[in-house]
Amino acid sequence: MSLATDAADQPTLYKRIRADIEKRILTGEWPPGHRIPFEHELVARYGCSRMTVNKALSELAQADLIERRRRAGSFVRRPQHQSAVLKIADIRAEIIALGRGYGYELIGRKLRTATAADRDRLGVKKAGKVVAINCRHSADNVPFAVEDRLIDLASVPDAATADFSREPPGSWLLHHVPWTEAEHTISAIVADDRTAEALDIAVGAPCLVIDRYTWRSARTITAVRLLYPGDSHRLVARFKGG
Amino acid sequence: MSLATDAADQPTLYKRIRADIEKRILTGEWPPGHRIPFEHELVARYGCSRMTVNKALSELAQADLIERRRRAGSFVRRPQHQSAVLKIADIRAEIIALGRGYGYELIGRKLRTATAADRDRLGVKKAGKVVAINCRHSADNVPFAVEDRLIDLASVPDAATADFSREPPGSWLLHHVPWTEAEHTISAIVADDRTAEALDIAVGAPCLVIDRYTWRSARTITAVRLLYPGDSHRLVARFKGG
DNA sequence: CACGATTATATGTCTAGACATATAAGTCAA
DNA sequence: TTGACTTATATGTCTAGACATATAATCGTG
Repeated sequence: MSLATDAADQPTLYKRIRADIEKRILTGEWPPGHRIPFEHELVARYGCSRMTVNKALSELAQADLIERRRRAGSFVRRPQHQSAVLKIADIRAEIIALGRGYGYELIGRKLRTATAADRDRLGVKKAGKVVAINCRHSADNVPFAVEDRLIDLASVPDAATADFSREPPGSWLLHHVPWTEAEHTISAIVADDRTAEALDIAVGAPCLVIDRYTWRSARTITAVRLLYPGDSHRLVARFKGG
Repeated sequence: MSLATDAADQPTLYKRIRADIEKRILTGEWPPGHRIPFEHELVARYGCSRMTVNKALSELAQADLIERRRRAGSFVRRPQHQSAVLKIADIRAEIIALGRGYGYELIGRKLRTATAADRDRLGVKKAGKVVAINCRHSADNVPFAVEDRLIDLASVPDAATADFSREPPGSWLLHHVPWTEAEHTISAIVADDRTAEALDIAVGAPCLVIDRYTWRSARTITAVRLLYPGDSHRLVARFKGG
């Protein structure tokens, strides 16, 4: 749940303190950079112990709404990063979560020494082995997305022998490479012949493109390009915040 | 900053406890649904007071890594929502953050009683007044996005008199309507004549579309459609997580 | 004035208790 | 078997302290 809650249903004091402060921040009454009252002032105002206001302030700090500086005080932070934050774990899971029938089809799989293009795409310098995978996901037997993936075997040696004819590589990786960072780039293209055929759409039809580059502690893991039919599939995102 | 930190630089005990648990979750040693040790067990294991382990567990709960249930215990949560989470605050701020010169141009503004199409788009039933705004954002004098927005005056009466010839409506709203929820839908289209001209691209060129629907406590505020040139602009998103 | 040492102070962490409260699990009766 | 009642228990919140620690501000000195 979000931090955004009505003050009415706050039985506990620290939540009320947190909500009070949050409200002032979010209405702009306390703009970014504003110093919020010291703990001892809040203790006096609310008539509680310091641990109680500390808990409220700590949560606001964890939520990045305020910044706490020793000896200086607590300050309202600038509104969250303007840029986009996107999370997409796994297409199979996404389709299943939509309540639709998941279908998967491996189109091609190649194990090769990384070409210059591969190295560039993965952002690695040394020449090593990679697996290139091409596959298609469908929902209720309608093409949902085509996937073009490169896995760096130096980071994920098991991928050389994994059976991607049954399990999609995204799901496989999710279970074999636990904690990763990723960068997504979303763009739009028009379908060329090959894409049009794979997605069963017309040549020149719009496609949504997601390029995802994944790594773990500075080690490249995989680069993947997903193509979705642009006029049918939709990436829905919901969030709370200013 | 993320919760993911090395155990080495943890001088404090609660952070070490939090990191220990987090590690087991993220490596899959404790899979989703697994019950993590009770507070009193952790108290015994780490030889500290309950408040210390409680702080560690509370932060993990706030970060949505675990779920805490009274009487039952604390459980590893399923990996975050499969679907997408996207945050885009404000195009002006986005362009400025990119270090590029921001340009804004109001193309059209109309105040009217909501048509059936308007009501449908805003998701309201009662007929009321709305403001329809059409404008263009540019970066370094190159078209960056065109915006087509509808504001519900029942929720934001001030929007009727706001001067959108200087300030983009997104920025204006951000400062006048503080705490909102939003839903984004990303898709792709090909440019029609009007869009092509506005974005200075060819007819039939791909466009990235972001439809955002914003509300606050069940009240509709605004619905906006943003069109970006699909092959030039890119929505970059970075995140941490499985 | 510039720079290093000192001090004051706000936050950071922690304790050893307390009582509240939701709820899983067990008990018992219909 | 099922439903209602009771109980045990893990978490939720809170207190009134304590000492640690980073650092803004002050003070002194060259």
